[in-house]
Amino acid sequence: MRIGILAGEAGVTPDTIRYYERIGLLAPPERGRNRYRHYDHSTLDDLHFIRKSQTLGLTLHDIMGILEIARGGRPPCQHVRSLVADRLGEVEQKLSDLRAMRTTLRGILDRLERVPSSPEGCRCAVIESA
Amino acid sequence: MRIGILAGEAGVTPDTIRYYERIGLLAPPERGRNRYRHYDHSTLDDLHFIRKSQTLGLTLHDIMGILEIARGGRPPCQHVRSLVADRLGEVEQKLSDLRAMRTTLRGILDRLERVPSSPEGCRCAVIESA
DNA sequence: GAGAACCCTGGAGTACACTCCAAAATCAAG
DNA sequence: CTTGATTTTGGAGTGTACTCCAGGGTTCTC
Repeated sequence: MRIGILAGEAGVTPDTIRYYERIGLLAPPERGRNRYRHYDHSTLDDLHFIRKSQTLGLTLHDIMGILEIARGGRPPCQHVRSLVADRLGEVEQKLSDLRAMRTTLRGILDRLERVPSSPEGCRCAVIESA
Repeated sequence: MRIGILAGEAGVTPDTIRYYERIGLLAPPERGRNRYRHYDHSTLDDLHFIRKSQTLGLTLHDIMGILEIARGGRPPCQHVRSLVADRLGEVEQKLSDLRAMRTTLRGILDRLERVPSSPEGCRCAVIESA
């Protein structure tokens, strides 16, 4: 499979695949005598795995760690568990930050309705009192 | 007030203030004959305003827009209202994304407890089925 | 007057995950 | 055989908000 086909199947661009290779996320594939990259199905699996991991909020760095362990033959489950647990902690933290922010933003909108205009020469009384 | 003092009062570094000037967020201040920047209290107000706006999730670009309007003499309230409303929309979206992500991450952790190890040569059965 | 602490400038570096580019080679279709 | 699509490489650019640096000048304190 050439790079364009693989990219199409995986829903990414060839540039992305070459980028992943550059940073060591994908192993360098075999080349034909025209120096074109030639992939088999396992790289498609890798790409699907990468996409799924990304939707979970894992970074390419995290994913690289998982793939390295998996390629070393050992199941990376313990490692995955700790990454996922960390990530869950971050998500909880972000949720609570965002809830607080939502409360503040709602309060500002509310006051902007009631106090329709700040005095002249002021940045924004409502934000300043937030 | 010299830049270091202002920075101290505002809780930022001199580098940050010079950076804000460079991108046009702060107006270039007067200079002494030693070419040192010399600030008055209004810049401190600007910096406080910037900090507050940032905690609401506004970008420096957003803030620049608000400050430009305010410096033009008009109260930027209508503009602020629309920025804040947009921002609230983003926050709501992010909250729902994060809640979905939390559910998935919890599911993964749960399955990692029950299925302690993936088969050999596999990236991670639990993520792959997510 | 010596040394520390401050200030100046322009420019580069950081993190993240791509994205785009030019110039050259190769391949596929008609 | 020509046209157009695809691939190759290395390198630069994107956006956000800084942060740090060198190599100089200035000010403050003892």
